[in-house]
Amino acid sequence: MNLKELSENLGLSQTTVSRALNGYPEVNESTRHRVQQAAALGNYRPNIRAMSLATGRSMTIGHVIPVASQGEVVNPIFAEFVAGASQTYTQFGYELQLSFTTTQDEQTIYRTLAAKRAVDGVILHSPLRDDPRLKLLKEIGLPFVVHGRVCDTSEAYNWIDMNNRSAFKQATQLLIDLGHRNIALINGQEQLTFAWLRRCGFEDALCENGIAINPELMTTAELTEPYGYQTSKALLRREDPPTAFLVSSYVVALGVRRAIGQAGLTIGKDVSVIIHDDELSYFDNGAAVPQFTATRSSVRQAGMLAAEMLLNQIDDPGLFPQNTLLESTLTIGSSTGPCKLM
Amino acid sequence: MNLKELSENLGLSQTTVSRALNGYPEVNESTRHRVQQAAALGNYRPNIRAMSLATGRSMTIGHVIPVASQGEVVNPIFAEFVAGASQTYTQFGYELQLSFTTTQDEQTIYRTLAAKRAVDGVILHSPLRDDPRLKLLKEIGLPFVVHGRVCDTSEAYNWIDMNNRSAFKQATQLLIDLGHRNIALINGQEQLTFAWLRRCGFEDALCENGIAINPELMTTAELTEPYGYQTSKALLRREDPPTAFLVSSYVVALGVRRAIGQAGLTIGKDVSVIIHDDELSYFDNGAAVPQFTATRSSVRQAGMLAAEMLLNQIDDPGLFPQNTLLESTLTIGSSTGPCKLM
DNA sequence: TAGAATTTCCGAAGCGGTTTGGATATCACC
DNA sequence: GGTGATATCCAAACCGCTTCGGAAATTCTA
Repeated sequence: MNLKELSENLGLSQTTVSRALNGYPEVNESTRHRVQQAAALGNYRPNIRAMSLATGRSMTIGHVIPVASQGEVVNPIFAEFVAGASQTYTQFGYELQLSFTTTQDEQTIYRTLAAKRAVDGVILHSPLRDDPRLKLLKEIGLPFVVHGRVCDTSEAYNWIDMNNRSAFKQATQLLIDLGHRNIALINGQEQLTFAWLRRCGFEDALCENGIAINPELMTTAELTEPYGYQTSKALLRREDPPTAFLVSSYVVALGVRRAIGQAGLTIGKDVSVIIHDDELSYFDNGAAVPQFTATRSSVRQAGMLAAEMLLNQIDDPGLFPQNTLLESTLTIGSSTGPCKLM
Repeated sequence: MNLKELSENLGLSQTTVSRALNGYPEVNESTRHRVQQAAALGNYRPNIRAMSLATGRSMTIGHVIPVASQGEVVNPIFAEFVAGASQTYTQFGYELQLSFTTTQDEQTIYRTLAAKRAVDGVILHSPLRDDPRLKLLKEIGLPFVVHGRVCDTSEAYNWIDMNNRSAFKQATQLLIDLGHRNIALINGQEQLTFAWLRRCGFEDALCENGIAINPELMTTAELTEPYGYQTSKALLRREDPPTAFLVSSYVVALGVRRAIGQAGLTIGKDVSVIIHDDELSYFDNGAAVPQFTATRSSVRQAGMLAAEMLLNQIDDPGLFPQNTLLESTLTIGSSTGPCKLM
């Protein structure tokens, strides 16, 4: 059932039917009603390709997920973020197009997306401290919102981010207050802004408390369970092992927990652990007493807000770039306690 | 840069330029070359909306991810499956459209997708034992491939699945061979086919070995960490606690491991655990000696194969429905050992 | 070398919507 | 009853591409 058939059935012109369905005023209310009924009856939906060709808007948003190489780790927070964004899109009649790309293809994929008019805007994931995509997207004039931030730029752009720096500073301060001095930071890859800012927050707290920064207690890698396991296992074998771990994600912390258990130590008593919790739905750290003390921030909500921001920008291209900085909450769980060495 | 401009620049008709770029034979090789050069220079990409309007094919595949309700658990295997499928799509010039939907909306979302010509086909996720979507999709004539299977039907349809039944039978048999008799099954929701088949396999092995089926040792729920924790904690408090756990996913097993640790028991010695491992990239159970003994099957690869199957079906609608049954491999890790009670 | 066959290109008609610029009918008002 | 305003509808152009049905130019055949 297309517009032509529908209008012929009704004995009306395509113009009138289109206008009736799209809520234009220049159509009699009774005919509008008649049209709506017929459309519902015939299960008529405008062909979205034809519609977007005519209007020039594709009504879809692109999410480009970077992977180091094909077959590489897919960051679990993407799914959650995308689920949040999708909620907003459906609410406003937008579709979500997903593509995975290796970092070397990224230059072309955005150009292609723009040139073939596939999307009205994109969400930028996993920004680097000095991310070339920023300039690229500005150049090709495709609206975008960054999930996270880029450090080395003075230009204005849309972003939404969690306050990684203050979150990790706060978490570190808690550990220091508990008497810990030998604190390990199990971080993500520090060319990624979020990991870099977390490290800054970590060092901020150490400095303010006059504690020397020990690079040997700071590690960076992709956020996997085995990474957490191996790295904390190695750290616990040191002659002066850390008494506390600050861990960048729940998944990594699972590895840390495994290593601590295997070393015959108890979390929250012998060793303290604080994690950052993105509130992934299948992990739920939020029992009455959470297993992990954590800085928490819902990545799903970030997805919703990022999507809203992008749709606003698309509706009003003259809008000055917007920023949102989400504060995390520090919730005390059973994985932290006073330092035993004190 | 659109086709009209490009053809005017070249002094050729739109027809010829289009044909040159799309590899049609009725164009001189030298002009084809000239056209290709100009297209590359001007970064010309055909407007995908116009193209699909003209050809009638949208060149995009829909993935509809069911969630119990908005804000509910997003199954982590979706991301991995979709990453695999995406690889195939990009290879063949297709795009991937993602939508999340609550189960009550599903009837309408597929109809809408078909009516508005948004996608050329869909992948069906998380099939139920008696899934109404099967009939619906056949009725509206949208090509589809099921990731998993539907039980209660005699109709032919495209599916790709892991052999859940034999995997869990094999795993159970291993536990029985190790002397275990009190085996718990920590399963997914059994209206989902995969969970149902796993239970069947579990019971198959018990029956063949003359072991009574004890419903109190079988649990079903959404596959989250807290579920694994709470349910295994409760089971371990029984007067005759299970000596082995068969667990439906890595994430759930993490909860089981936590409960076992808290009970002062050691995995692989006091209690055995076998999991099903979907080979999610960020969990990597595949060290020299894996932490968990596991039935393994790459869900990413399943995604790639499902996508191929669907594209074949779209290219040749007369094709008889195809099926692929992937066998899992049982790899021994350090989480299993002989039953202590023997 | 005429006529047929083959190359190589083009004009124009879709694809299914939206939207511009009227046309007609209805109504109010003097 | 004539005039202007308003309500309601329509024909046709357009979005950017593909593709059908020739037409012109070239090469091949007898």
